[in-house]
Amino acid sequence: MPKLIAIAIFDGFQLLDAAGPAQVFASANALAKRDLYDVRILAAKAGLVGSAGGIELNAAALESCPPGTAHTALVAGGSAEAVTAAVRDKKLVAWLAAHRRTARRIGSICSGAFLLAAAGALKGKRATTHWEGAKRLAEYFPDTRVDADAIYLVDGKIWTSAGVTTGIDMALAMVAADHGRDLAAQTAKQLVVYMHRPGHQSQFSAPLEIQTQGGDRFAALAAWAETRLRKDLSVEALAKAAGMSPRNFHRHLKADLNTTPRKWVEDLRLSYIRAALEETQTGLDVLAASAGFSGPDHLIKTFARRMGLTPGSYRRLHGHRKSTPEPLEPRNAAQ
DNA sequence: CGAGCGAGCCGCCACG
DNA sequence: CACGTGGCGGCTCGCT
Repeated sequence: MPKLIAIAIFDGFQLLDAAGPAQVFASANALAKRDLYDVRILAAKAGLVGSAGGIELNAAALESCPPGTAHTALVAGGSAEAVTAAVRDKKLVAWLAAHRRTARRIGSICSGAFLLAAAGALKGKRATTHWEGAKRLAEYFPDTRVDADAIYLVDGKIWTSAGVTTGIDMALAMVAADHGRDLAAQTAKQLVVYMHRPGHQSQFSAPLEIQTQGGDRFAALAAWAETRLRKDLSVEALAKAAGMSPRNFHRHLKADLNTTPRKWVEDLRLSYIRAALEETQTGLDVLAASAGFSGPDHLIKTFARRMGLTPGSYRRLHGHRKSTPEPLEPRNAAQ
């Protein structure tokens, strides 16, 4: 029986607040190969709801998900004006208040915290929100302990997250709580893979199968290359090691793995870096040197170009740090 | 941030 | 003639 995840939106909501967590749960389903979650987008009125960026989502009515049905109820954030308007929406606030009692978890992304507060869910609780609104949240709701530094916070069944992308992190923590860290980690990896894949047409043509299927042919070479990441891995060197001409090496790599020598090596280097960022606290200068980057700046630039975030941010989001006994343990953005 | 430059990429063709 | 291979050269990309 899949857990029902209800995500409430309203006019002018932040698209990624809803789409990010929704994608996390969908990816978890795909990876687990069964329906762990049933994700629904809801609004006061059924139909198209415009986001702050203009893109519309097709929402079902809140009534289609009455109290008692949702395992987890989430509410997105939006611009100050949009949230202010949403706070006045009795139906939405009442829906949140009702689910606060019946759902196993209730949470907000970004400025959605104001809606949870309006529904009385944050009374006496610790909570976080987007840094721009943290001060106001604390003023409007003095009985809420606002922690502006947290990426996301869990207090009992109340989950709050800070910025847009931290909704993803929070959703991953929910997956971890429900189905273990492994699935959450796989899901995170999966999403990062999507993120770092550039917008070329190749991503539409089942690249994953091609990668795994043709992988054997270059697996030995990859293993060899991984032992000498800091050394010369030019096309010429690789071709020589593979016993092919540079031109032909390029051709076969392209045919089998749908990549180019340069990119392939970059992938090897970056996956080493990623693992090191997840597992260790090693400094970037050391990592850069051991993975064949000319220096930390080179590493940072390359990493950011391919992954869409800096090594530091990546470490903060995916690092397995010492004190994470519970997946619910909040992690601080600072430090 | 921008210019200069070298490595990489890949269409094309020649060869076996 | 089909097919795999290797090399040339112009263009692009990303590092410095």
